Order: sequence, then structure tokens, then C-alpha cells
Amino acid sequence: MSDHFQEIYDRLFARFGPQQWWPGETPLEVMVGAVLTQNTNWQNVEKAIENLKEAGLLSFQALLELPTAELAWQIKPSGYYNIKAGRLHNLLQMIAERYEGELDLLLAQSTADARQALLSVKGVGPETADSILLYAGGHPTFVVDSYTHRIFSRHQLVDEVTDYHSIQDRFHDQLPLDSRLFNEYHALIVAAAKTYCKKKNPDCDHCPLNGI
DNA sequence: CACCAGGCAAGTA
DNA sequence: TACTTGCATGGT
Repeated sequence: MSDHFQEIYDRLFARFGPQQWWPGETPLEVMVGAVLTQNTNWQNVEKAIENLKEAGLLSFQALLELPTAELAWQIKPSGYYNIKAGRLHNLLQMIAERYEGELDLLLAQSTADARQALLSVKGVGPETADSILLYAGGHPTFVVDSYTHRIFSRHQLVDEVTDYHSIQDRFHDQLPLDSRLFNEYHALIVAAAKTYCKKKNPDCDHCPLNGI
């Protein structure tokens, strides 16, 4: 396992340019998007968030007071809408009970404390928690997704059989703990993944990291 | 028609 | 502990 993580970032940035993530105007919108995008493409999430905006429901209090069944109806285009409505309500209730309904108070804590609070919510796993920490709170924690595992294991930069935090540890060890770097890096991996061949072929020309 | 998309939790053995 | 399955819409 070589330490090419910075070089890979540079190569991806040179090829794809700045990605301007996260597409959300407020920390609350980022948090909602982070739950809605679980195993779902972003286009569908945009439809769901647009529904909430048009209904005037994209505020903490409105979402908290909205019955779960109605929330589910609003976010229907994002798929898994019953599950996600429950998960969002779990999150909102935790923030209401422990942080006076202020997401910013949660995010103002240390990365470790904020992460623990997010992970205590049923429906918030490591990727969703890190997405909220990084993209809503500016915390320097790397967001690992299935693309990260697929691409980096294909190039033998992480083990093929590994877990979320082992991969995350590699990024945290190999790179400066810089939220702007982690922000762009994760987004670049998503951009790169879309151009990769589906069949493993490290030598193809158009796959972004061939030759690494 | 099949397959995938910016996961997670619960059930089974 | 290590798999497997349910959740669900919309685009290709």
C-alpha cells in the first residue's frame, strides 16, 4: 500500500476540477440531504428537497412537528420514504432534546462528540454522520462511500476486504486534516466513479486513476 | 427487461 | 461474527 493519496487527489482535481459540494444552502438542508441520499441518486433527492421547500417545510420546527406519514409523502421521490421519514424524525428529536433544536450547537462540539451524537440516532450510520459533520459543520472527517472502497481497492490502495473506519483511517493518516481537502476529495471520488468501467480493468485509458 | 443510485438496520445461522 | 434481506423511486 503506497501513500499516493495526495497525488491521486491532485490528479482527480486536475481532471474534474472543483465540484462545489455540498449542494445545500443551509446546515439543515445538508443534514436532510444526507439522510435522503442514502443508497439513492442525488437527482431523486433534489425532487424531495424541492417538495419540502415548496411546502414551506424545510425548517427545523416544521419538520419536527410534521407527522411522519406526511413527511414520508413529501420525500417520496427519494425512495425508501417511510424509512427515511422515520430516520429524519429520529435525528430531529435528538437535536430537539439534547441541543435545544439547534443543529449548530451539535456541530459546535468537537468532531468526536458531534459524531457520537449523530451516530446515536437510529438511521444515521458512519457515512451519513461524516457527511453531516464535513458538509454541514466543516469538520475534517473523511466521508467514505462504496465508490471509495471500490476504486481504492481496485488500485490496491486499501484492502479489498475492509471496513469503513479502516478506510477512513488511511485518509486521515495520509492527508492533512483539512476539511476543504476532504470536502473536495470525496466529491471528486464520486465524479471519478461515474467514468470508471464497471468491470475491473486498471489498465484502461479512460479510468481516471490508471497507472497509479 | 435489468440494473444502479452519494446506506442502514434487522434478521438468520 | 458474518452473511442476507427489506426498504422504493426514477433514470438509463
